[in-house]
Amino acid sequence: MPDLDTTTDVRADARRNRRQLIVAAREAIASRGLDVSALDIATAAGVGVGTLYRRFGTKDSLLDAVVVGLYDEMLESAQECLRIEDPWEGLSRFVMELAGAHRDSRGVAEVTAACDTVPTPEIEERTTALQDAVIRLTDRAYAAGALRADVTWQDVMISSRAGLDTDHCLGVDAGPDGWRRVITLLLDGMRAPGHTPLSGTAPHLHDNS
Amino acid sequence: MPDLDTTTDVRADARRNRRQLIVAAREAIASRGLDVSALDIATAAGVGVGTLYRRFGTKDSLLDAVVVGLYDEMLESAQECLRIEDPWEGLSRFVMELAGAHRDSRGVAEVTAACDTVPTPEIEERTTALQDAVIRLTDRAYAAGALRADVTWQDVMISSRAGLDTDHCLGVDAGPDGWRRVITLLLDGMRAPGHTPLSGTAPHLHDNS
DNA sequence: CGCAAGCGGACGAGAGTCGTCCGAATGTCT
DNA sequence: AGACATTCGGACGACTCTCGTCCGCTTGCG
Repeated sequence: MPDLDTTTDVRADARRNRRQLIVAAREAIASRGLDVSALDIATAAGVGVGTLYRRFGTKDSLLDAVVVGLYDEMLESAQECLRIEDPWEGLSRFVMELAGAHRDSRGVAEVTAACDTVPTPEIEERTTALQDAVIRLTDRAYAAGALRADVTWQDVMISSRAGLDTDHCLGVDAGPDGWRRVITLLLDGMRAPGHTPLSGTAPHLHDNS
Repeated sequence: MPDLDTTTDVRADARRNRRQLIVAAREAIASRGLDVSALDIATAAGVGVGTLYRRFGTKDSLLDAVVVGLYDEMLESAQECLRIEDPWEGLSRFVMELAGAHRDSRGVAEVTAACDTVPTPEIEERTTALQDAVIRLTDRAYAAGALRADVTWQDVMISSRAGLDTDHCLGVDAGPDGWRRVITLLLDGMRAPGHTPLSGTAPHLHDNS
Protein backbone atom coordinates (compact mmCIF):
# COMPACT_ATOMS: atom_id res chain seq x y z
CA MET A 1 0.00 0.00 0.00
CA PRO A 2 2.18 2.84 -1.21
CA ASP A 3 2.32 6.33 0.26
CA LEU A 4 -0.85 6.20 2.29
CA ASP A 5 0.29 9.03 4.51
CA THR A 6 3.07 10.81 2.72
CA THR A 7 4.00 13.72 4.96
CA THR A 8 4.55 16.13 2.15
CA ASP A 9 3.53 19.74 2.49
CA VAL A 10 -0.11 19.21 1.60
CA ARG A 11 -2.76 20.35 3.95
CA ALA A 12 -4.11 17.97 6.58
CA ASP A 13 -7.56 17.69 5.03
CA ALA A 14 -6.02 16.92 1.68
CA ARG A 15 -4.03 14.08 3.21
CA ARG A 16 -7.11 12.75 4.96
CA ASN A 17 -9.13 12.85 1.79
CA ARG A 18 -6.40 11.01 -0.04
CA ARG A 19 -6.53 8.22 2.51
CA GLN A 20 -10.31 8.04 2.42
CA LEU A 21 -10.24 7.87 -1.36
CA ILE A 22 -7.87 4.92 -1.34
CA VAL A 23 -9.97 3.06 1.21
CA ALA A 24 -13.17 3.76 -0.71
CA ALA A 25 -11.54 2.83 -4.01
CA ARG A 26 -10.39 -0.45 -2.52
CA GLU A 27 -13.89 -1.36 -1.47
CA ALA A 28 -15.46 -0.17 -4.68
CA ILE A 29 -12.95 -2.13 -6.75
CA ALA A 30 -13.66 -5.19 -4.64
CA SER A 31 -17.38 -5.13 -5.21
CA ARG A 32 -17.73 -3.55 -8.64
CA GLY A 33 -14.41 -4.24 -10.32
CA LEU A 34 -12.06 -1.90 -12.13
CA ASP A 35 -14.88 -0.35 -14.15
CA VAL A 36 -16.14 1.49 -11.10
CA SER A 37 -16.92 5.12 -11.85
CA ALA A 38 -15.04 8.03 -10.39
CA LEU A 39 -18.27 9.39 -8.96
CA ASP A 40 -18.96 6.17 -7.08
CA ILE A 41 -15.55 6.18 -5.46
CA ALA A 42 -15.71 9.84 -4.53
CA THR A 43 -19.20 9.52 -3.08
CA ALA A 44 -18.20 6.48 -1.03
CA ALA A 45 -15.21 8.44 0.25
CA GLY A 46 -17.43 11.34 1.19
CA VAL A 47 -15.74 13.81 -1.14
CA GLY A 48 -16.52 15.33 -4.51
CA VAL A 49 -15.15 14.01 -7.76
CA GLY A 50 -13.04 17.13 -8.08
CA THR A 51 -11.09 16.04 -5.02
CA LEU A 52 -10.43 12.67 -6.56
CA TYR A 53 -8.98 14.20 -9.70
CA ARG A 54 -7.02 16.79 -7.77
CA ARG A 55 -5.40 14.15 -5.54
CA PHE A 56 -4.69 11.55 -8.19
CA GLY A 57 -4.78 13.35 -11.50
CA THR A 58 -6.47 10.41 -13.17
CA LYS A 59 -8.93 7.78 -12.13
CA ASP A 60 -6.50 5.14 -13.32
CA SER A 61 -3.77 6.54 -11.13
CA LEU A 62 -5.92 5.91 -8.07
CA LEU A 63 -6.85 2.44 -9.26
CA ASP A 64 -3.20 1.60 -9.83
CA ALA A 65 -2.30 2.59 -6.29
CA VAL A 66 -4.99 0.28 -4.95
CA VAL A 67 -4.13 -2.64 -7.21
CA VAL A 68 -0.44 -2.51 -6.33
CA GLY A 69 -1.42 -2.72 -2.68
CA LEU A 70 -3.52 -5.80 -3.38
CA TYR A 71 -0.64 -7.46 -5.20
CA ASP A 72 1.64 -6.78 -2.24
CA GLU A 73 -0.81 -8.57 0.00
CA MET A 74 -0.86 -11.59 -2.28
CA LEU A 75 2.93 -11.62 -2.25
CA GLU A 76 3.03 -11.43 1.50
CA SER A 77 0.65 -14.37 1.66
CA ALA A 78 2.95 -16.34 -0.63
CA GLN A 79 5.97 -15.67 1.55
CA GLU A 80 4.06 -16.87 4.59
CA CYS A 81 3.07 -20.08 2.86
CA LEU A 82 6.68 -20.70 1.86
CA ARG A 83 7.56 -20.55 5.53
CA ILE A 84 5.17 -23.39 6.32
CA GLU A 85 7.14 -26.58 6.93
CA ASP A 86 4.89 -29.13 5.24
CA PRO A 87 5.21 -28.53 1.49
CA TRP A 88 1.71 -29.69 0.69
CA GLU A 89 0.24 -27.60 3.45
CA GLY A 90 2.14 -24.59 2.13
CA LEU A 91 1.02 -25.11 -1.44
CA SER A 92 -2.60 -25.87 -0.75
CA ARG A 93 -2.85 -23.04 1.70
CA PHE A 94 -1.55 -20.57 -0.85
CA VAL A 95 -3.91 -21.77 -3.54
CA MET A 96 -6.79 -21.33 -1.14
CA GLU A 97 -5.64 -17.86 -0.14
CA LEU A 98 -5.02 -16.78 -3.71
CA ALA A 99 -8.46 -18.04 -4.63
CA GLY A 100 -9.83 -16.12 -1.68
CA ALA A 101 -8.12 -12.95 -2.80
CA HIS A 102 -9.68 -13.38 -6.21
CA ARG A 103 -13.09 -13.83 -4.68
CA ASP A 104 -12.72 -11.01 -2.18
CA SER A 105 -12.02 -8.49 -4.89
CA ARG A 106 -13.54 -8.49 -8.30
CA GLY A 107 -10.79 -6.09 -9.28
CA VAL A 108 -8.11 -8.65 -8.42
CA ALA A 109 -9.89 -11.21 -10.57
CA GLU A 110 -9.99 -8.76 -13.44
CA VAL A 111 -6.40 -7.66 -13.24
CA THR A 112 -4.84 -11.10 -12.79
CA ALA A 113 -6.77 -12.26 -15.86
CA ALA A 114 -5.50 -9.42 -18.03
CA CYS A 115 -3.40 -10.71 -20.86
CA ASP A 116 -3.59 -8.14 -23.65
CA THR A 117 -3.32 -4.93 -21.61
CA VAL A 118 0.22 -3.87 -20.88
CA PRO A 119 0.86 -3.96 -17.12
CA THR A 120 2.63 -1.18 -15.28
CA PRO A 121 6.22 -1.95 -14.23
CA GLU A 122 5.10 -2.28 -10.61
CA ILE A 123 2.52 -4.89 -11.50
CA GLU A 124 4.87 -6.75 -13.81
CA GLU A 125 7.51 -6.96 -11.13
CA ARG A 126 5.04 -8.33 -8.60
CA THR A 127 3.61 -10.78 -11.10
CA THR A 128 7.05 -12.25 -11.65
CA ALA A 129 7.61 -12.48 -7.92
CA LEU A 130 4.33 -14.32 -7.51
CA GLN A 131 5.24 -16.73 -10.27
CA ASP A 132 8.57 -17.40 -8.57
CA ALA A 133 6.82 -18.11 -5.31
CA VAL A 134 4.41 -20.55 -6.93
CA ILE A 135 7.28 -22.31 -8.66
CA ARG A 136 9.05 -22.67 -5.34
CA LEU A 137 5.90 -23.93 -3.65
CA THR A 138 5.27 -26.54 -6.32
CA ASP A 139 8.89 -27.66 -6.44
CA ARG A 140 8.81 -28.27 -2.71
CA ALA A 141 5.64 -30.27 -3.15
CA TYR A 142 7.14 -32.34 -5.97
CA ALA A 143 10.21 -33.06 -3.88
CA ALA A 144 8.03 -34.25 -1.03
CA GLY A 145 6.05 -36.48 -3.37
CA ALA A 146 2.87 -34.63 -2.44
CA LEU A 147 2.00 -33.24 -5.87
CA ARG A 148 1.12 -35.29 -8.92
CA ALA A 149 3.97 -35.25 -11.40
CA ASP A 150 1.71 -34.26 -14.29
CA VAL A 151 0.48 -31.12 -12.57
CA THR A 152 2.44 -28.00 -13.48
CA TRP A 153 2.96 -24.81 -11.54
CA GLN A 154 0.86 -23.17 -14.23
CA ASP A 155 -1.97 -25.53 -13.35
CA VAL A 156 -1.60 -24.44 -9.76
CA MET A 157 -1.76 -20.78 -10.71
CA ILE A 158 -4.76 -21.25 -12.94
CA SER A 159 -6.56 -23.32 -10.32
CA SER A 160 -6.75 -20.36 -8.02
CA ARG A 161 -9.37 -18.91 -10.35
CA ALA A 162 -11.55 -22.00 -10.37
CA GLY A 163 -13.71 -20.83 -7.49
CA LEU A 164 -14.42 -17.46 -9.01
CA ASP A 165 -17.82 -17.83 -10.56
CA THR A 166 -19.12 -20.80 -8.62
CA ASP A 167 -21.86 -19.39 -6.44
CA HIS A 168 -24.90 -20.51 -8.39
CA CYS A 169 -25.54 -22.90 -11.20
CA LEU A 170 -28.88 -23.96 -12.62
CA GLY A 171 -30.83 -23.25 -9.47
CA VAL A 172 -28.20 -24.60 -7.09
CA ASP A 173 -26.90 -22.25 -4.42
CA ALA A 174 -23.36 -23.14 -3.41
CA GLY A 175 -23.58 -21.20 -0.16
CA PRO A 176 -20.98 -18.79 1.20
CA ASP A 177 -18.23 -21.42 1.35
CA GLY A 178 -19.10 -23.24 -1.84
CA TRP A 179 -15.99 -21.99 -3.56
CA ARG A 180 -13.84 -23.53 -0.82
CA ARG A 181 -15.34 -26.91 -1.58
CA VAL A 182 -14.47 -26.49 -5.24
CA ILE A 183 -10.90 -25.52 -4.49
CA THR A 184 -10.57 -28.35 -1.98
CA LEU A 185 -11.75 -30.89 -4.53
CA LEU A 186 -9.36 -29.42 -7.07
CA LEU A 187 -6.46 -29.66 -4.64
CA ASP A 188 -7.45 -33.24 -3.93
CA GLY A 189 -7.24 -33.95 -7.61
CA MET A 190 -3.76 -32.47 -7.73
CA ARG A 191 -2.56 -34.34 -4.69
CA ALA A 192 -0.47 -37.43 -5.19
CA PRO A 193 -2.31 -39.84 -2.89
CA GLY A 194 -5.39 -39.78 -0.64
CA HIS A 195 -8.09 -37.28 0.01
CA THR A 196 -8.71 -34.24 2.13
CA PRO A 197 -12.06 -34.38 3.91
CA LEU A 198 -14.43 -31.72 2.68
CA SER A 199 -15.38 -29.12 5.21
CA GLY A 200 -18.60 -29.82 7.10
CA THR A 201 -20.23 -26.65 5.87
CA ALA A 202 -21.57 -28.49 2.86
CA PRO A 203 -25.03 -27.30 1.93
CA HIS A 204 -27.64 -30.03 1.50
CA LEU A 205 -25.24 -32.94 1.97
CA HIS A 206 -26.90 -35.79 0.11
CA ASP A 207 -30.14 -33.92 0.07
CA ASN A 208 -31.21 -35.29 -3.27
CA SER A 209 -34.42 -33.43 -3.87
CA MET B 1 -34.49 -24.42 -31.00
CA PRO B 2 -38.14 -23.38 -31.20
CA ASP B 3 -39.98 -22.35 -34.36
CA LEU B 4 -36.99 -21.67 -36.53
CA ASP B 5 -39.07 -21.97 -39.67
CA THR B 6 -42.67 -21.50 -38.68
CA THR B 7 -44.61 -21.70 -41.89
CA THR B 8 -47.04 -19.00 -40.97
CA ASP B 9 -48.32 -16.58 -43.55
CA VAL B 10 -45.33 -14.27 -43.37
CA ARG B 11 -43.45 -13.44 -46.47
CA ALA B 12 -40.41 -15.51 -47.43
CA ASP B 13 -37.91 -12.75 -46.79
CA ALA B 14 -39.41 -12.15 -43.36
CA ARG B 15 -38.96 -15.81 -42.49
CA ARG B 16 -35.40 -15.76 -43.76
CA ASN B 17 -34.60 -12.68 -41.71
CA ARG B 18 -36.06 -14.28 -38.63
CA ARG B 19 -33.78 -17.28 -39.05
CA GLN B 20 -30.73 -15.11 -39.64
CA LEU B 21 -31.54 -13.07 -36.56
CA ILE B 22 -31.67 -16.17 -34.36
CA VAL B 23 -28.38 -17.46 -35.73
CA ALA B 24 -26.73 -14.08 -35.28
CA ALA B 25 -28.18 -13.68 -31.80
CA ARG B 26 -26.86 -17.09 -30.83
CA GLU B 27 -23.35 -16.16 -31.86
CA ALA B 28 -23.53 -12.71 -30.36
CA ILE B 29 -24.80 -14.10 -27.06
CA ALA B 30 -22.01 -16.65 -27.08
CA SER B 31 -19.26 -14.10 -27.47
CA ARG B 32 -20.66 -11.01 -25.77
CA GLY B 33 -23.22 -12.37 -23.34
CA LEU B 34 -26.82 -11.38 -22.77
CA ASP B 35 -25.97 -7.67 -22.70
CA VAL B 36 -25.39 -7.65 -26.43
CA SER B 37 -27.07 -4.71 -28.10
CA ALA B 38 -29.91 -5.02 -30.56
CA LEU B 39 -27.87 -3.15 -33.13
CA ASP B 40 -25.02 -5.66 -32.89
CA ILE B 41 -27.33 -8.58 -33.46
CA ALA B 42 -29.14 -6.91 -36.34
CA THR B 43 -25.91 -5.89 -38.02
CA ALA B 44 -24.45 -9.38 -37.67
CA ALA B 45 -27.65 -10.76 -39.18
CA GLY B 46 -27.38 -8.34 -42.07
CA VAL B 47 -30.65 -6.59 -41.30
CA GLY B 48 -31.70 -3.34 -39.70
CA VAL B 49 -32.73 -3.02 -36.07
CA GLY B 50 -36.25 -2.30 -37.19
CA THR B 51 -36.46 -5.81 -38.58
CA LEU B 52 -35.35 -7.27 -35.28
CA TYR B 53 -38.09 -5.47 -33.38
CA ARG B 54 -40.67 -6.24 -36.04
CA ARG B 55 -39.90 -9.97 -35.92
CA PHE B 56 -39.55 -10.37 -32.17
CA GLY B 57 -41.30 -7.40 -30.63
CA THR B 58 -38.62 -7.12 -27.95
CA LYS B 59 -34.93 -7.74 -27.74
CA ASP B 60 -35.53 -10.00 -24.76
CA SER B 61 -38.01 -12.06 -26.71
CA LEU B 62 -35.28 -12.90 -29.20
CA LEU B 63 -32.78 -13.65 -26.46
CA ASP B 64 -35.27 -15.93 -24.73
CA ALA B 65 -35.77 -17.94 -27.90
CA VAL B 66 -32.03 -18.46 -28.18
CA VAL B 67 -31.48 -19.31 -24.53
CA VAL B 68 -34.25 -21.91 -24.49
CA GLY B 69 -32.56 -23.56 -27.42
CA LEU B 70 -29.28 -23.67 -25.54
CA TYR B 71 -30.96 -25.25 -22.53
CA ASP B 72 -32.48 -27.91 -24.73
CA GLU B 73 -29.03 -28.78 -25.97
CA MET B 74 -27.73 -29.14 -22.44
CA LEU B 75 -30.66 -31.39 -21.63
CA GLU B 76 -30.03 -33.52 -24.66
CA SER B 77 -26.42 -33.89 -23.59
CA ALA B 78 -27.56 -35.01 -20.14
CA GLN B 79 -29.84 -37.67 -21.60
CA GLU B 80 -26.98 -39.00 -23.69
CA CYS B 81 -24.70 -39.24 -20.68
CA LEU B 82 -27.38 -41.13 -18.75
CA ARG B 83 -27.35 -43.70 -21.52
CA ILE B 84 -23.64 -44.37 -21.02
CA GLU B 85 -23.17 -47.68 -19.18
CA ASP B 86 -20.29 -46.79 -16.86
CA PRO B 87 -21.70 -44.46 -14.20
CA TRP B 88 -18.46 -42.59 -13.66
CA GLU B 89 -17.95 -42.16 -17.36
CA GLY B 90 -21.48 -40.82 -17.68
CA LEU B 91 -21.10 -38.37 -14.80
CA SER B 92 -17.68 -37.08 -15.71
CA ARG B 93 -18.61 -36.74 -19.34
CA PHE B 94 -21.63 -34.65 -18.49
CA VAL B 95 -19.67 -32.38 -16.19
CA MET B 96 -17.16 -31.83 -18.96
CA GLU B 97 -19.86 -31.11 -21.51
CA LEU B 98 -21.77 -28.80 -19.21
CA ALA B 99 -18.55 -26.97 -18.49
CA GLY B 100 -17.95 -26.79 -22.22
CA ALA B 101 -21.41 -25.35 -22.82
CA HIS B 102 -20.67 -22.70 -20.24
CA ARG B 103 -17.42 -21.84 -21.92
CA ASP B 104 -18.81 -21.93 -25.42
CA SER B 105 -21.41 -19.32 -24.62
CA ARG B 106 -20.98 -16.45 -22.27
CA GLY B 107 -24.74 -16.16 -22.32
CA VAL B 108 -25.14 -19.66 -20.91
CA ALA B 109 -22.74 -18.82 -18.12
CA GLU B 110 -24.71 -15.71 -17.31
CA VAL B 111 -28.11 -17.31 -17.34
CA THR B 112 -27.22 -20.43 -15.33
CA ALA B 113 -25.71 -18.18 -12.68
CA ALA B 114 -28.82 -16.05 -12.36
CA CYS B 115 -30.35 -16.35 -8.93
CA ASP B 116 -32.30 -13.16 -8.30
CA THR B 117 -33.95 -12.71 -11.70
CA VAL B 118 -37.17 -14.63 -12.11
CA PRO B 119 -36.78 -17.23 -14.86
CA THR B 120 -39.38 -17.77 -17.54
CA PRO B 121 -41.51 -20.92 -17.14
CA GLU B 122 -39.67 -22.53 -20.04
CA ILE B 123 -36.30 -21.99 -18.38
CA GLU B 124 -37.55 -23.09 -14.99
CA GLU B 125 -38.90 -26.32 -16.38
CA ARG B 126 -35.62 -27.11 -18.11
CA THR B 127 -33.61 -26.19 -15.04
CA THR B 128 -35.56 -28.73 -12.99
CA ALA B 129 -35.05 -31.35 -15.66
CA LEU B 130 -31.31 -30.70 -15.63
CA GLN B 131 -31.22 -30.99 -11.85
CA ASP B 132 -33.05 -34.31 -12.08
CA ALA B 133 -30.56 -35.57 -14.60
CA VAL B 134 -27.60 -34.61 -12.42
CA ILE B 135 -29.19 -36.28 -9.42
CA ARG B 136 -29.64 -39.45 -11.42
CA LEU B 137 -26.06 -39.29 -12.71
CA THR B 138 -24.63 -38.85 -9.22
CA ASP B 139 -26.83 -41.53 -7.71
CA ARG B 140 -25.59 -44.00 -10.27
CA ALA B 141 -22.02 -43.00 -9.45
CA TYR B 142 -22.61 -43.41 -5.71
CA ALA B 143 -24.12 -46.83 -6.26
CA ALA B 144 -21.10 -47.90 -8.28
CA GLY B 145 -18.74 -46.64 -5.58
CA ALA B 146 -17.15 -44.26 -8.07
CA LEU B 147 -18.05 -40.97 -6.38
CA ARG B 148 -16.83 -39.81 -2.98
CA ALA B 149 -19.63 -40.03 -0.45
CA ASP B 150 -19.07 -36.47 0.75
CA VAL B 151 -19.57 -34.97 -2.70
CA THR B 152 -23.14 -33.84 -3.40
CA TRP B 153 -24.98 -33.47 -6.64
CA GLN B 154 -24.90 -29.76 -5.95
CA ASP B 155 -21.12 -29.93 -5.89
CA VAL B 156 -21.26 -31.61 -9.25
CA MET B 157 -23.49 -28.91 -10.67
CA ILE B 158 -21.36 -26.11 -9.30
CA SER B 159 -18.17 -27.75 -10.55
CA SER B 160 -19.27 -27.31 -14.12
CA ARG B 161 -18.57 -23.60 -13.70
CA ALA B 162 -15.06 -24.06 -12.36
CA GLY B 163 -13.44 -23.79 -15.77
CA LEU B 164 -15.21 -20.60 -16.70
CA ASP B 165 -12.65 -17.91 -16.00
CA THR B 166 -9.48 -19.96 -16.08
CA ASP B 167 -7.69 -18.81 -19.20
CA HIS B 168 -5.09 -16.55 -17.69
CA CYS B 169 -3.79 -15.89 -14.22
CA LEU B 170 -0.88 -13.71 -13.23
CA GLY B 171 0.91 -13.98 -16.53
CA VAL B 172 0.16 -17.67 -17.05
CA ASP B 173 -1.66 -18.66 -20.22
CA ALA B 174 -3.67 -21.82 -19.73
CA GLY B 175 -3.93 -22.48 -23.45
CA PRO B 176 -7.08 -23.44 -25.35
CA ASP B 177 -7.65 -26.62 -23.33
CA GLY B 178 -6.59 -25.29 -19.96
CA TRP B 179 -10.14 -25.39 -18.66
CA ARG B 180 -10.31 -29.11 -19.45
CA ARG B 181 -7.32 -29.70 -17.22
CA VAL B 182 -9.02 -27.86 -14.40
CA ILE B 183 -12.23 -29.84 -14.79
CA THR B 184 -10.28 -33.08 -15.02
CA LEU B 185 -8.42 -32.35 -11.80
CA LEU B 186 -11.69 -31.44 -10.15
CA LEU B 187 -13.29 -34.69 -11.27
CA ASP B 188 -10.27 -36.56 -9.95
CA GLY B 189 -10.82 -34.93 -6.61
CA MET B 190 -14.44 -36.08 -6.63
CA ARG B 191 -13.60 -39.61 -7.66
CA ALA B 192 -13.54 -42.27 -5.02
CA PRO B 193 -10.19 -43.93 -5.82
CA GLY B 194 -7.36 -43.39 -8.27
CA HIS B 195 -6.54 -40.75 -10.84
CA THR B 196 -7.38 -39.93 -14.41
CA PRO B 197 -4.28 -39.11 -16.47
CA LEU B 198 -4.29 -35.50 -17.57
CA SER B 199 -4.56 -34.95 -21.29
CA GLY B 200 -1.25 -34.55 -23.09
CA THR B 201 -2.12 -31.09 -24.36
CA ALA B 202 -0.66 -29.56 -21.22
CA PRO B 203 1.16 -26.34 -21.95
CA HIS B 204 4.68 -26.05 -20.55
CA LEU B 205 4.66 -29.40 -18.71
CA HIS B 206 7.20 -28.91 -15.93
CA ASP B 207 8.61 -25.93 -17.73
CA ASN B 208 9.57 -24.15 -14.55
CA SER B 209 10.87 -20.87 -15.84
C1' DC C 1 -48.51 -5.45 -62.69
C1' DG C 2 -50.25 -3.54 -58.31
C1' DC C 3 -50.29 -3.46 -53.65
C1' DA C 4 -49.83 -5.12 -49.05
C1' DA C 5 -46.07 -6.60 -46.36
C1' DG C 6 -41.60 -5.87 -45.13
C1' DC C 7 -37.31 -3.29 -44.91
C1' DG C 8 -33.42 -0.11 -43.21
C1' DG C 9 -31.56 3.07 -40.47
C1' DA C 10 -32.14 7.92 -38.89
C1' DC C 11 -33.96 9.47 -34.86
C1' DG C 12 -35.52 11.03 -29.94
C1' DA C 13 -34.99 10.06 -25.33
C1' DG C 14 -32.51 8.50 -21.66
C1' DA C 15 -28.67 6.68 -18.95
C1' DG C 16 -23.97 6.80 -17.69
C1' DT C 17 -19.17 8.22 -18.17
C1' DC C 18 -14.96 11.36 -17.69
C1' DG C 19 -12.47 15.32 -16.38
C1' DT C 20 -12.89 20.52 -15.80
C1' DC C 21 -13.92 24.72 -13.61
C1' DC C 22 -15.04 28.19 -10.30
C1' DG C 23 -17.31 30.21 -6.29
C1' DA C 24 -17.31 28.81 -1.49
C1' DA C 25 -15.09 26.82 2.53
C1' DT C 26 -11.15 25.78 5.31
C1' DG C 27 -6.54 24.82 7.08
C1' DT C 28 -2.26 27.19 8.28
C1' DC C 29 0.98 30.60 9.29
C1' DT C 30 1.97 34.99 11.17
C1' DA D 1 -7.22 36.89 15.36
C1' DG D 2 -6.86 37.66 10.65
C1' DA D 3 -5.32 37.03 5.97
C1' DC D 4 -4.53 34.17 2.18
C1' DA D 5 -3.21 30.24 -0.34
C1' DT D 6 -4.84 25.77 -0.61
C1' DT D 7 -8.48 22.68 -1.06
C1' DC D 8 -13.21 21.46 -1.63
C1' DG D 9 -17.79 20.17 -3.91
C1' DG D 10 -20.57 19.21 -7.47
C1' DA D 11 -22.70 21.47 -11.58
C1' DC D 12 -21.34 21.21 -16.08
C1' DG D 13 -20.15 20.21 -21.16
C1' DA D 14 -18.99 16.74 -24.13
C1' DC D 15 -19.10 12.24 -25.29
C1' DT D 16 -20.65 7.25 -25.89
C1' DC D 17 -23.95 3.83 -25.86
C1' DT D 18 -28.44 1.99 -25.30
C1' DC D 19 -33.52 0.96 -26.67
C1' DG D 20 -37.44 1.03 -29.49
C1' DT D 21 -40.12 3.95 -32.92
C1' DC D 22 -41.30 5.80 -37.22
C1' DC D 23 -41.64 6.61 -42.04
C1' DG D 24 -40.19 6.81 -46.85
C1' DC D 25 -38.64 3.24 -49.89
C1' DT D 26 -38.28 -1.61 -51.61
C1' DT D 27 -39.83 -6.15 -52.69
C1' DG D 28 -42.23 -10.55 -52.66
C1' DC D 29 -46.37 -12.50 -54.25
C1' DG D 30 -51.02 -13.17 -56.13
